[in-house]
Amino acid sequence: MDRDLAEHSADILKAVAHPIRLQIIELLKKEEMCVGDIVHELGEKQAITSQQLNIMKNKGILACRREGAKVFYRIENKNVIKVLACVYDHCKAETRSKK
Amino acid sequence: MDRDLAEHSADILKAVAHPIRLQIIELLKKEEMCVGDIVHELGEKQAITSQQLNIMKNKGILACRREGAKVFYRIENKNVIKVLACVYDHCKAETRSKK
DNA sequence: TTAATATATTACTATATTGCAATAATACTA
DNA sequence: TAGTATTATTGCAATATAGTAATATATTAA
Repeated sequence: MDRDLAEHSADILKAVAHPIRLQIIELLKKEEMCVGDIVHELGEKQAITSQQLNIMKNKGILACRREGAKVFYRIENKNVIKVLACVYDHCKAETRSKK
Repeated sequence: MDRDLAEHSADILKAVAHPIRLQIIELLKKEEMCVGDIVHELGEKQAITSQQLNIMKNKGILACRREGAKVFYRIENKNVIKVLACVYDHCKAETRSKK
């Protein structure tokens, strides 16, 4: 594997490798949501949520549109959904085997 | 998604989200390898490589066995291969669309 | 036992990330 | 325009991660 691909892939992975960010992606899988609703769903503080959204927007994972005072975020990179499905499968399998 | 799954998944993702670690996994996809050969293939320093191997071993991604003076590492968690395949697909698609 | 090879660990510095509080900016509404 | 709701940004302290050099450990061979 070439170094550039490794760097770039690591970058994408880091961009989602955070509990709050994963939960945000999970929420947005169904439909776009505004920041306030995401904050409410997660029970996290507004500033933190906004920061995590921004991180993912910068990496091209999310995109957003403003509608009046609200900003709606959506998943821009549908591929991350597949990636995360693999991760969750893995984690669930691991949990089962530990019983 | 429950918080525990998010925490655990983020942990796994963080464990692979590093260029050297990705390259190690890529090497081990084909076959198990000893540390020296991995160091040689990657052109990284011995200490760094050993550290990265250890990180992934602790997270259950890799496993190893000693054979004399050498230690052979292998992928313990075959699922990460699928996860990374998704990531690479994504990165390649992205590269193409930027052309 | 000594030397050489292979791998792991430690201590340290530098850098990055996280979470927080406060505040700024934006866009509605009265 | 003033006030309010919504979202973004900034500055900071705490923590985590990365990279390095030096050293330790384990195994084999002489």
